[in-house]
Amino acid sequence: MNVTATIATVDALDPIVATDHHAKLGRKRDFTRDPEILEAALDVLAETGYDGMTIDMVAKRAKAGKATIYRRWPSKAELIIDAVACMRKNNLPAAELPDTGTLRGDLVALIKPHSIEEGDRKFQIMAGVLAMISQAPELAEAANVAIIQPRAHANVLLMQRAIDRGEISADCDIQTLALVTPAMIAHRILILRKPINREFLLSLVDGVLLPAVGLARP
Amino acid sequence: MNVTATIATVDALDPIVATDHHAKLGRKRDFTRDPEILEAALDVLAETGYDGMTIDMVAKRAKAGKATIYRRWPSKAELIIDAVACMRKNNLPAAELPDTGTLRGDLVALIKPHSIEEGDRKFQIMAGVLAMISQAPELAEAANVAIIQPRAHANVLLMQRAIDRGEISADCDIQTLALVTPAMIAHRILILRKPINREFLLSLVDGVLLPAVGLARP
DNA sequence: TATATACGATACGCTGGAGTTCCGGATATC
DNA sequence: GATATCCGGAACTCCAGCGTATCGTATATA
Repeated sequence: MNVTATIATVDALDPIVATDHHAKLGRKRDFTRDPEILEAALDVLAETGYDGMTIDMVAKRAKAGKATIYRRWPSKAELIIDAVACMRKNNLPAAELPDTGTLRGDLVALIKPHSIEEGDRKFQIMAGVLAMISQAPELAEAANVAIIQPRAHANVLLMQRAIDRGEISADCDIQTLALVTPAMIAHRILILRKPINREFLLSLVDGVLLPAVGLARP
Repeated sequence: MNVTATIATVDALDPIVATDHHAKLGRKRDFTRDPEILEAALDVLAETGYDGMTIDMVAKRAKAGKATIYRRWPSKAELIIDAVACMRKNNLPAAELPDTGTLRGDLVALIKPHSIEEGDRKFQIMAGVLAMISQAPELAEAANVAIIQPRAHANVLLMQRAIDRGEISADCDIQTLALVTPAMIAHRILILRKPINREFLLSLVDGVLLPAVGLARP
């Protein structure tokens, strides 16, 4: 493993991530390569896991030289931390949530083929990241913010709207309930190694979430 | 990583785990060392994760020589697979479940300080194991059987009893609900990196499980 | 066209850990 | 007590992968 370098805080990585840590920067610099390299790193991470992943794989996938990568990130560990931290920027704005008029309609509307396979890749990345979380705890925070939080937050918003319109009781524990879906998905992918499909997600909605808020159970 | 050796199936490891794979076994052999080595392997795995774990650490912890370990297991990977597969034998018999007369009483009775810290170690082991799951899928099965299944099975039994005595409806999705607790615990330990405490487990019982089966929510 | 810089590609040194081998000592059988 | 075998300990080999250094090339400035 070897995580010796000082690791920047997650928030500090926000605006522009890769900075030439070798300091004496010349004049020009191809900033368009950064996202491509980070995306390649996430691909390799999702496919092979952290310890199976090598910098050469990332370089080859990004059609970049290994030196180019090390010119921007001081170590393999920081490259991955950066890559995970940057994922959250690709999340769709929370304003564009479905609004069907019923909680069940909203929750089911979240189940789209696109979001299923996208979510699958995200949790594969999560699996790769878990290996080094014990040595870089802030990576857990980054992964949580990038992968779990968006889903949980969407659930909170949908349930809060259901409360506001009087569809469900106001004393539901929506903070805990919002985590059920991500946690069950993570468990199914990481441990059970079963794929996520529409049937599974529907069983969560109709077998857990809706009953728990007092809907669809007489 | 390097998982090249052929990996035995989980079930084949059941009765006596470590067999001298170097075949030509002499006459005597200290079989009492096997469990100690496996236990040491689990300890190191829980503390440092898979890639941080070295065979020397395991040998030192078990006060054994590295050669002794390699005399019994052909590789680091198989040692870990064996160690995880053997965990399930330490599970208490399912017959000794609490029986308080109510579902809530039974579920709360499962929350004991002992089972909390024991569970904590188990999920730390799970975290260490996740790193190599992608390369040894049967390890996922072993970990699932040893760590998740016992908890899920206990929940199924308690809920089935509640159905039988007419406390809750028979059309509850108890198979899915039984997985909520282990999944949420795994998520909290592996990703959130927060400790498990009584308050958290109570919020699962009172905020998710009981409402979902139609109890304690008017 | 001349200069400067970053790029991709490649070769290299170095390190840590897997797995092997060897040895002295302990233990049990006869 | 002699023999045989396993044990703990340690030194050893081997290799994959990190990180560095070098080189030819592409591109942009002047």
